[in-house]
Amino acid sequence: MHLVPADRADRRTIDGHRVCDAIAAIGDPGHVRTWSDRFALLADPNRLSLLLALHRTGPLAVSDLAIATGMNDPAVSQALRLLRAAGVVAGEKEGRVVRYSVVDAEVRGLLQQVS
Amino acid sequence: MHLVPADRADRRTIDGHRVCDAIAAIGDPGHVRTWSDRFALLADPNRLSLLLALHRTGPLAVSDLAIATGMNDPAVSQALRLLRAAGVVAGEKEGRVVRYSVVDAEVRGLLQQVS
DNA sequence: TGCATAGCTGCACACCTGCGCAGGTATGGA
DNA sequence: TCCATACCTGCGCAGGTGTGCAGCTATGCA
Repeated sequence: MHLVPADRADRRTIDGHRVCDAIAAIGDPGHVRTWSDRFALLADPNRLSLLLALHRTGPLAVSDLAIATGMNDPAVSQALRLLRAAGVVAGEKEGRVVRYSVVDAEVRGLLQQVS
Repeated sequence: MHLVPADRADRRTIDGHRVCDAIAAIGDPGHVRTWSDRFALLADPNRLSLLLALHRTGPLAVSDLAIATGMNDPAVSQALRLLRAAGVVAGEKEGRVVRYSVVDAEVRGLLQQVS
């Protein structure tokens, strides 16, 4: 199996076959990017706090999230906008109040690992 | 249980008791930071590619990692230095060649979730 | 000894990101 | 109608981050 792209086929390898295994292990670059983007969303302490709160206590309003995390409203709003754009959380409007929840299964799996 | 810190006790809440639940759900800020730092290490496509290659095919040399990922040597070196400083990978020297592996159990758990 | 290779480091640059501030929209009550 | 509340948005700044380049160290072989 020749998995090494042509543009780097001339470079010396230490263990040629393991390079092919590694390329197969990495898989589709788009897939890798999807996951690195997912991890990036959890890589901020404030966002992670928001997600943990939502994941473990269920739907919460923006103001309550602000108080619980110590952030101020716009910061929470902006964080939630990012997470919403990524399809990680979703908000349900109820009068003036919007309650958010975690809706992405993969992210829920990751949050589960945060013991 | 009064978990709301004094400096935000005066702010209006939507669901007072759920705020306390949320604060309990977030837990220790230091712990949250530890995890967000962990996620940050996986939040770069290149680093994630390196970790996936190492996790799924075992110990690999720096040059081979460079070929497999398409990065150039210094970039791989720097990424590995970061991961090494965080205790995520470790290198075993064998002559001129250094083979790296993933040694952090939590990170291995996360990599396992990248299906 | 001389040379090629494997890997590491420092630096400078462009780039991105989180945050606070000020102000805007929409809902509900007086 | 007027106002307070809940949430959202745009902007600008400070700080961090990835990357390429050039050069360094160390190992192994002829």
